[in-house]
Amino acid sequence: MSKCMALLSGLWTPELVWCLSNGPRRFSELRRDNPTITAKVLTGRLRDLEARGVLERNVLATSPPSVEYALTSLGRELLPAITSIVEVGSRLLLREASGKASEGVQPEQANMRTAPKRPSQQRTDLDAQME
Amino acid sequence: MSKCMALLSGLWTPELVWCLSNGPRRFSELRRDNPTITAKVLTGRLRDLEARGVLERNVLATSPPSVEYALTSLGRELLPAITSIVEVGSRLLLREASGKASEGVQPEQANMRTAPKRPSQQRTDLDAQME
DNA sequence: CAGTATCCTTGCGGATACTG
DNA sequence: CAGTATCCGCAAGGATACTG
Repeated sequence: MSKCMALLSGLWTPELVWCLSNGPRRFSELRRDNPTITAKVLTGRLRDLEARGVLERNVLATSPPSVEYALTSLGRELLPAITSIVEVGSRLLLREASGKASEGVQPEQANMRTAPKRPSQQRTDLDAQME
Repeated sequence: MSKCMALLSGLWTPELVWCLSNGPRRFSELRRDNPTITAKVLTGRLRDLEARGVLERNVLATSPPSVEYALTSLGRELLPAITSIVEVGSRLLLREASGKASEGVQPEQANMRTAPKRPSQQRTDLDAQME
C-alpha cells in the first residue's frame, strides 16, 4: 500500500512525471520546466523513478552529449490516477479558499453505555475491486 | 500540482484513507488496523486529513466517549485514484521481484552536432484533459 | 477511550562548488 | 551539457510517559 504510493513520493516527483507526460525530455529541459529545482534533487528523483521502472534514461551520442528521459508504458499508466487526484485536490483547495461552509454539528444520541463493536476489518471493498 | 498530491502525503496517510473506505471507524479501531502506528502520528494524520476536508471527526456521547472518523464525499472520490496507483504499483513491484527483463540498449545515431530543440512546454496533454 | 506532551533521531531537500 | 561532491538545517516520525 504505502510501498505503491511511494512511487510518487518525494518532492518534485509528480511534477516530473507530469512534464514527461507528452513526450521525452532532456535534463536541461526539465530544469527549465521547474526553475527552482536543484541539479542534485533532479538527478535524485530521476534516478529513483528510473529504478522504480516509471521512466527510462537514454543517452544520445550528440556533441555535447544529451540525455533523454521518457515515461515507460507503466509510467504512462500512472497519469490518469494523477489527474484524478489533482482533480479532487483542486476542488478541496477551492473549498478552503472560499470559507469552509457547514461546520456540521449533529446532536448525536447520548447515554448509550458502550460503543458498538465492529469487526477488525480483514477485507475492504477496495480489495474486492482489485480482483 | 504538488499541493494536490500533498493530500495523500505523510506516512500512513494512504492506509488510513483505505481503512475508512468501507465505513466510519473509531480511533482505537484504526490503531488495531495498523498495529505499529503511534498514537501521536495517528492523531496527526487524522487532524491533517480533517483539515484538508478528506474526512470528518464525529464525537459520540457514549461512556466512555468514542470518536468516529468517516470519509467525506470528496474523500471518497480519492479512492479510485488510489486504487489505480496501487494497481500500477503492484505490477511495478512484481517486475522488480522477478529479475528486471530487457535492459534495452538501442544504438542511437552518433555524430549529430547539436541536440534537437524542443519548445519550453507551456501546456501538456494533461492540461487539455483537465478542461 | 482518545488523546497530549517531550525528547530525540533520521534523512530529505536546499545551497554551493566542482567535473568529464 | 549533465551531472557529482559536501555541508547543513529543519521538520517528520518514532519512543515513552502522562491525562480527562
